[in-house]
Amino acid sequence: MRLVRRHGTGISTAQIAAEARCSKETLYNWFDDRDGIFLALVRAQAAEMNKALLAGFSASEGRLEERLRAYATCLLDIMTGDALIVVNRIAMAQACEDVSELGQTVLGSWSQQVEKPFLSLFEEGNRNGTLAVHDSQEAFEALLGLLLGDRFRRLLLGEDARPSSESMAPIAAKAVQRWLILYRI
Amino acid sequence: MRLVRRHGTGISTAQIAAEARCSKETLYNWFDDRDGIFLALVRAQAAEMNKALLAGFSASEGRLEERLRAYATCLLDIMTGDALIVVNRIAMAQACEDVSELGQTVLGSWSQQVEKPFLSLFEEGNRNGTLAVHDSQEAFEALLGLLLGDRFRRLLLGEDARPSSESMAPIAAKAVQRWLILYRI
DNA sequence: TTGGCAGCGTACCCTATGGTTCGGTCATGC
DNA sequence: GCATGACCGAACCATAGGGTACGCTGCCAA
Repeated sequence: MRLVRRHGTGISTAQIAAEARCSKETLYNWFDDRDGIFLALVRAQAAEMNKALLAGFSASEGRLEERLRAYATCLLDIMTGDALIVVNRIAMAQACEDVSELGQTVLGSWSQQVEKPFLSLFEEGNRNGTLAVHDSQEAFEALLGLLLGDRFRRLLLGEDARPSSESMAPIAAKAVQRWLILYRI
Repeated sequence: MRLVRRHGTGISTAQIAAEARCSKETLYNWFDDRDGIFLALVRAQAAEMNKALLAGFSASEGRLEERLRAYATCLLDIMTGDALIVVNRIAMAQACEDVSELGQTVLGSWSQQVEKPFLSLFEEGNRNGTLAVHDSQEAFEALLGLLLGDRFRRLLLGEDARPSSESMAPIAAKAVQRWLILYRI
């Protein structure tokens, strides 16, 4: 990940081995081939993300609005983190009509790990009578849009658009506040 | 562009020459080197986008809300079009800490061509007294977020998430309607 | 008619790189 | 003490692919 962040997606196996301070042979012993390295990278990032999300989601207590804010802060942190950016760059570089192995993996782990918790939270709000979410997929996209805007694209293109750690929570709070204008009963 | 769309960003110059039905030598005569081809691609797409935006923006008349809808539809069309996706994939693939030539170009043409018209439209609304936009950059991001949500990322990853041409206008209208809830006086 | 020029097709050069092999070293466990 | 196995460094192989050279064709203008 460090290498891709620094030198783009075109790094060689020799570079990877040097950075990992192991021999090329060991590298090929651990992973089947070059693509296997990237696949493992994607999977590792997905696992890492899962851990961070679970931590963020289970820690949050209190009113629904409070929890939404906590979730959103956590989401913003992950979405603007180096690891996710790098993994997405790799998957996008090889995405095309023919193959989309990595793209599928990234999309899958995303909807499984990120979308689902939000959808169930919306359900809860609907039952409580605090939210009026008819299409939860659409509501999730709206929240994501308000939270990130154009930032993810800019980060992918190499602009340093990551908010400082202090400004994460306020940004998320603002997004949630706006989202609630649209979806609160 | 066709090639990148079909086979990803790793295509060879020989493939490009074959697809363009010219010889490799002619290709190198037209462009300095491989990177020059991609740079030209990015520039050509920027010019194309400019044309489409000018057409969409100058054609729209009527009330501010009407014009916002027209702009947003045009923007949605461009953002989900093959050309923009491909160009962004190329730029993202080579984006890193060291070099970001293409990324800079893409970001620059974007803010120049897309953001500016919107910002001036917001200004107009402020003067009219119909809008209350304090931070126009932020307002633009909100509109973009409501319009696209997660769709751009999914398209980049290879999912076929482009709305049908009939559904463009309704989607844009809905986004604008929501945006106006947040920014109308 | 002829000279120039743009482009074509093909062959070619050469470096970078994915992937393998091999001799040697070190730690572990019997 | 010794077999095992993971790993290292370095050399090696094969191929792909960026970039170039060359000879030929067809077009156009003088």
